[in-house]
Amino acid sequence: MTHAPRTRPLAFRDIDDVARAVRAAGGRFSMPRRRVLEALFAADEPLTAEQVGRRVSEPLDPATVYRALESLEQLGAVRPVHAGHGPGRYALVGDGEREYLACERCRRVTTVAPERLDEIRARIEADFGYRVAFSHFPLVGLCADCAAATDA
Amino acid sequence: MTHAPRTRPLAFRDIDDVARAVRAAGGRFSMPRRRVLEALFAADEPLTAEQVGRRVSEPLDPATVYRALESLEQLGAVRPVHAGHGPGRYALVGDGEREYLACERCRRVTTVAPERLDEIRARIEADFGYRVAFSHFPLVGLCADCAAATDA
DNA sequence: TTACTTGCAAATCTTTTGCCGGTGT
DNA sequence: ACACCGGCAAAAGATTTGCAAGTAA
Repeated sequence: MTHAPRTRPLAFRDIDDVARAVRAAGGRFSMPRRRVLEALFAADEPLTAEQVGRRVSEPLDPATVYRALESLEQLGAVRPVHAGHGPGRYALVGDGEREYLACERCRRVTTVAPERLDEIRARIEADFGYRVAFSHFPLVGLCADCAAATDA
Repeated sequence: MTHAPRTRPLAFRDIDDVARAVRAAGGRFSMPRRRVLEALFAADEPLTAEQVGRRVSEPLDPATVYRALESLEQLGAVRPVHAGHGPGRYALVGDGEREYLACERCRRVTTVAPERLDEIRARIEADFGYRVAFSHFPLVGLCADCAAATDA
């Protein structure tokens, strides 16, 4: 079982780049959607709907944020990043410099470059035939400190 | 960074077995907690708080279920199983520590024995110091078939 | 034009909290 | 006895929905 070249979603260069993609996918590029995407572009971490709502230039109704995020996900511009407890989080597709290791005890999240997980991904693909996308779910466990505390 | 021997929680034989563990951990073994544990014992899948509440013999207030689950988690008898969207789910510790590989395209889920992921876990701990519990989250990606279809 | 979107309000679902009386150890 | 726990009620938090008006394509 070889490991085929992984397809990592390509990153969007800028808002207009996303706009093109959204329209190409048959979606509309409205002002609220633009603002949501701007907030995600500016963020250095996945945002909750509530955070998006607070970061946009002009205020948006929560329902609008939720619907925009869902549509943009359907259109391939945004992806959910599940982080265990708490509200759902979203990030731009291809904003792939980031994969996450989350500690379920202290809640700290470590961000790592995707390449650092390539070997592990290759290993899983070799063993199980699965091509895992760690960017959709974090790897959840105990960080070194909490693991040590547990052992003690 | 060495990887310490992993402690996998042992499965509980029966309710009294859990009762012992809970008391040993300094917790109290009340009737509501017993009922919650009975529901989890009887279930063949992780349950939401709401499901627990509907399955217990005598009705329990939702707040009680939530508090019981949280305490029991703290006491090491119960563990959260995150499945993406939807309400949180819980399972007995050691109850079929199944681990999952989920395909996001065809939705098939492959269940694997925890040992089959031990090497990968060790690798992650060596690289990042994280002790990952795959049983809390599935590994999400593309199964072999869907990956092949994508490559084509 | 026409179907898809938004904003608003209200509903729903999930989980948490305050308080006080009850209970396990 | 005493600290912890359960039930009730209410609140908080997160997300969804109905509907009429607005707008991108």
